Amino acid sequence: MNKGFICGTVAPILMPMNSYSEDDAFAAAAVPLSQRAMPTRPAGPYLEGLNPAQRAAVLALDGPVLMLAGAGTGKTRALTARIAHLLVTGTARPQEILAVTFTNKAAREMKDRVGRLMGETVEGMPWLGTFHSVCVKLLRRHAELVGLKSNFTILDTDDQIRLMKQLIVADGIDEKRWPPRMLAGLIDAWKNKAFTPDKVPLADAGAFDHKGIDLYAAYQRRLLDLNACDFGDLLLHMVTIFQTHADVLNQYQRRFRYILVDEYQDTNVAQYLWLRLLAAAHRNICCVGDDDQSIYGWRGAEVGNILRFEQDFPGATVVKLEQNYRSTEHILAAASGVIAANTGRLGKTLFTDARGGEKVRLIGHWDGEEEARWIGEEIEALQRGTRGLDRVGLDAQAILVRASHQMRAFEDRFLTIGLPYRVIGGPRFYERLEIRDAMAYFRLAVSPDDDLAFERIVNTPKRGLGDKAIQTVQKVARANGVGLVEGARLVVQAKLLGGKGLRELALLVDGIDRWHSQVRAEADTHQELAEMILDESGYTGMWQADKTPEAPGRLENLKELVKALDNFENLQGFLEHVALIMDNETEQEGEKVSIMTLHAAKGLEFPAVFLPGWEDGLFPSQRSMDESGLKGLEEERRLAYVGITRAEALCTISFAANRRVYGQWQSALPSRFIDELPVDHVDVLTPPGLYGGGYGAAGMAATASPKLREEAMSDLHQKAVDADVYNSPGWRRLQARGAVRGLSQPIETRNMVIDLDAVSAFTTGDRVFHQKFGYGVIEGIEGDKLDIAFDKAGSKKVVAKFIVSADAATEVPF
DNA sequence: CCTATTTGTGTCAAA
DNA sequence: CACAAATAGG
Repeated sequence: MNKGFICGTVAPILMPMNSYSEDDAFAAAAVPLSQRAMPTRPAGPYLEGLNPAQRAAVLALDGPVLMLAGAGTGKTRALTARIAHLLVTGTARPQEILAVTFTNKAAREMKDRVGRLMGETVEGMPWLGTFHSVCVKLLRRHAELVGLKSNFTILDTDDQIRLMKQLIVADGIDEKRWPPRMLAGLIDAWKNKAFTPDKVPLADAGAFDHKGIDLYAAYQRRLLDLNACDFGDLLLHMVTIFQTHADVLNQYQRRFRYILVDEYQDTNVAQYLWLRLLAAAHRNICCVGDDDQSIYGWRGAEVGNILRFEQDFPGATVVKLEQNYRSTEHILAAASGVIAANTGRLGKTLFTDARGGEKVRLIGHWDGEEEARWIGEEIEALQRGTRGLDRVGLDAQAILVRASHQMRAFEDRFLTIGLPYRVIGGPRFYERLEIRDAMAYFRLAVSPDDDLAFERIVNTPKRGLGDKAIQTVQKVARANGVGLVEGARLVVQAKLLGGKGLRELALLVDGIDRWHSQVRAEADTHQELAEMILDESGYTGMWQADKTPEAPGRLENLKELVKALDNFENLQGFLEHVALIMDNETEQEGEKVSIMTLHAAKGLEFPAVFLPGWEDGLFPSQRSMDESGLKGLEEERRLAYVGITRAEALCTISFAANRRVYGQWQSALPSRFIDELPVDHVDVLTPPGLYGGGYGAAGMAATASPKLREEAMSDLHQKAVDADVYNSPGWRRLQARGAVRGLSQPIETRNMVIDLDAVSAFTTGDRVFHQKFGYGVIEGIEGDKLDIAFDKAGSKKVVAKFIVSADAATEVPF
């Protein structure tokens, strides 16, 4: 265990930020470099095994450095070695290094790896963290400079939208024409560009009939009233402070003598300005990134930042890491072939010493369900080692999709065949309904004047307090100039509400008082306190009474939340930092296939990768192209590049001719990116005649009605003719190389593992429960599969081991 | 005035 | 298809 590092021990879900002071170290920060200990130790073991490019990136300590690190080229290794080098040579002390990442995961990994390189002798690095966590820390110290108190709360997207909606309603604006979500998004975009309300350019301000700009100003005023800020503010406030308070800026320019930035291609304008201001004096800034992996344009990232680096920092050292240690030559060639179609690249060519390996496989399917079925079988085959390859475990396999709704087809299929899977990057833990509700209760216990929290839970669980009751409370609160809880207290005293509502409201106010005084008294441990709050408020009871399939999971999450409190000193500490934690939950045990979006996959790697859904309109996404034209298309192409380069040994790309979207069948053409794959590195497995004419052999049986099929087919064919697909290089390639290689063998020939014990527990007519489909009744038994008519999900065949009897399901945790 | 049902609409990626 | 808002019923 590397005790010296703050997050050295593995954090379950939530990790407290270091709260100790590093001010004592502050005086030392001002000592000029020349008076410091110069390199005293020879290069440490951290330099061993680095290739020349990596070594160059590590050794160039002073002045601006741009490390262009292609996928799988040992970027993190070089970055951590650089930190080690700064520390070991005595060039900088831990508290003098500012190292920023985008995700907590990346920050934690860097901390771990620096700790390992350094042995356990170095203190934690207080300024290694995400942009957001570093900014929170800075902003708490200087909050008063932007009109906040240092204990401000951080609103997430949900709070933001709720607040925006209130403002819209208050302004009497038509909610339909300007949905709160849209306006919140607009404000977000402005903040990403570092526009405070007074700095929004005229052209932008014209949007939404000038309502946007007015609402932005009103929104900011309201945030100050609430002593709160949103994610965008964390950075923007710091930029404002640095721009208007030279003394503060100067202080941190001297403190952060060396700056390191991970994933620089993902920075937005605000982050860019923030970094530039901090680096302006000493210019010791090292930015690591890959312009070919810039995939966050839609949330404000500017590829321009990395493309412009040499102009921004004249005389910069540029190091390219191009040797890839991850993938086979075929995979690299396929990725390079695709990305080559982009313009304005800084230009890197990945190479590898590894020779041989499987070509990238390409296969087309009739529809999305067949695609899911095929991939499921393929995963099982790889797991058994029957593909002429070594056995590939489930943990070593991943499915990467463009959009999260594509995941459902795979989940459905895998549940039916009993293939264990995990979804990575689904709704983040803290974004879940039950977690947010619980957090709102905690927020009220800590500070009863948190109006947003009160509004959230006032009628959750149902207390018979509807719109009318809440309006009354709001009116009273506003008239008396107090918060909503105080307003509610006055309403209770004056008996302004009817019987049931009044009783419940009184109970709630009492509860909040009691919890608040207990938080202050610190009589119980905060975990006991948290459990008590959830209990007394009736919140856990609400989910225990709930019979929907999600309820047990939600209770499990609440349990997890209370457990997470363990890592914090008190509730306050917990609340302060939880908003910034975006990592997903604890790793579940057992081998599982991973399913995730391409965005979530960045930075990860798997021996076998499946890339389904390569169809024009889906990938590249139509919306991206409509909104951002060529720029959008190029970002989609980078996404394709990211996807392919996740694979180490086997990469399988697939597309479906038909897909059900919003309950309607739609047909599509293979993605234009498929045309960009270099022929020599691809094996085409698509059966001939998939398009226009003879139907592909496998998987036809289970598709929709023949009528729909015909319709979809002729439509598809017409579309193909219109688009001149039959003359495109991609199409000819499919035709020419379309020999079936026996991969789609019938399902029946597969040896089935029949778990008779699991089946024998049930008989027809039993009422049962399934984790995803909920409650249902058994209609028939076939081998180890049960025919179940689900209350909500309809009739399905499901493997018996995923079924429990309905009685057993009522045993809820907590 | 609250709650359950129906109707209508949007429709990706995420810290 | 899935969610949120409008509407009818209690």
